[in-house]
Amino acid sequence: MSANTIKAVAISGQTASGKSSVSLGLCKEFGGEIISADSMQVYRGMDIGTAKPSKAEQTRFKHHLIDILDIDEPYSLAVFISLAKAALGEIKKAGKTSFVTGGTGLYIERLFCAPADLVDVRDAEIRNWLKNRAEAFGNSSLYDELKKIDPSLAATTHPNNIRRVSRYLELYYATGKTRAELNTFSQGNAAYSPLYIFLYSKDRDYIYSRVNERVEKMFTAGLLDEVETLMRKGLEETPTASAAIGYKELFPYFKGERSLETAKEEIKKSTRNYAKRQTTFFNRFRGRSEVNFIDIKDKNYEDRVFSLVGEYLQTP
RNA sequence: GCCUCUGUAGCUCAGUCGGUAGAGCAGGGGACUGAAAAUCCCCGUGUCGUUGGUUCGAUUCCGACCGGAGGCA
Repeated sequence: MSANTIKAVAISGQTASGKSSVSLGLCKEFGGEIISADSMQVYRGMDIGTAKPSKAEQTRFKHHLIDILDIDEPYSLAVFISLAKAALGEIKKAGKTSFVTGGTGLYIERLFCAPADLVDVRDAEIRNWLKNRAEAFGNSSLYDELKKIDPSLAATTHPNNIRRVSRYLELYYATGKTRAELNTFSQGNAAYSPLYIFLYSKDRDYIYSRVNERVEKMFTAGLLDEVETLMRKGLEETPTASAAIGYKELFPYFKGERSLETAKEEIKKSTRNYAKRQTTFFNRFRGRSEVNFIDIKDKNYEDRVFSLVGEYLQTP
């Protein structure tokens, strides 16, 4: 760790594990700002369903990467990384600590080992062309193509995972390079020395009941109005925002194809499934010394987080 | 009261022309280095409502009974 290394604390974990409130507490205690690592809180107007921090909370501590896009704009890992890095630099300049908070595991994982020159590659036309071809000739036609272009990438990608296969082809046709040639991610990045905190619970029932409760609260807080308003603005047709849990399940309801009760259950279900996927994803971090898994059912787990962060920030 | 339909995995349902059964969803596990709140992969024994009968053998055929839905009165 050199002297000009940037310290940052990443707070992630299962959905509804209390990441936000812990981060707020850390900001207060250690003088920090929050960088949101969340693929949906970036959108203006998507407040209740994304469990966005309140306006008051956002005023108390500066939040970066929240409310920065309109729903029709795309968002992606590459965009997140470039914006988050800028924020990291700013916060350091202000003499404060960055708390990178959010449930989007990929963003958290990649942020601190991404190359400086990562550019957002996306081409709607190529994407569409690939989509039509997959529909006309089947998944395997695209997969066979990937095998020719980048055999080793194809070997680690399932043929049915058409989303990935076509994304890799999109990268290739848009830039003329394979992902391996574009990819300069490294295992670490000398510019950063992050501390990771993952909030979770071994007790699946416990986290599921927290999820269910939170969804109920969202409805009480006016989720229906929020979604209806956004649907009028074309939410359903948006490239990224339309995939948000808590919103997409309500589309059929507003079109009269599903009862409210069913749609609500769908939201709970999607959120539970999401929490499960997050758990699996974060497990890959186990064993790394800079990574701490904190079970939120443990007594005084918050104290544990605070002392971990305190020690980390004191170490030169 | 009579008639018809129905009772199969936690849920919704297939199916067995009689040889003890299978999908979707849920649930569990996993992958994921460029769309990730996305996408994908793997995992299915359950008194086939109960009880008699026919049969070498019944969840499957027949009867009765008990649930559920509808129709006729």
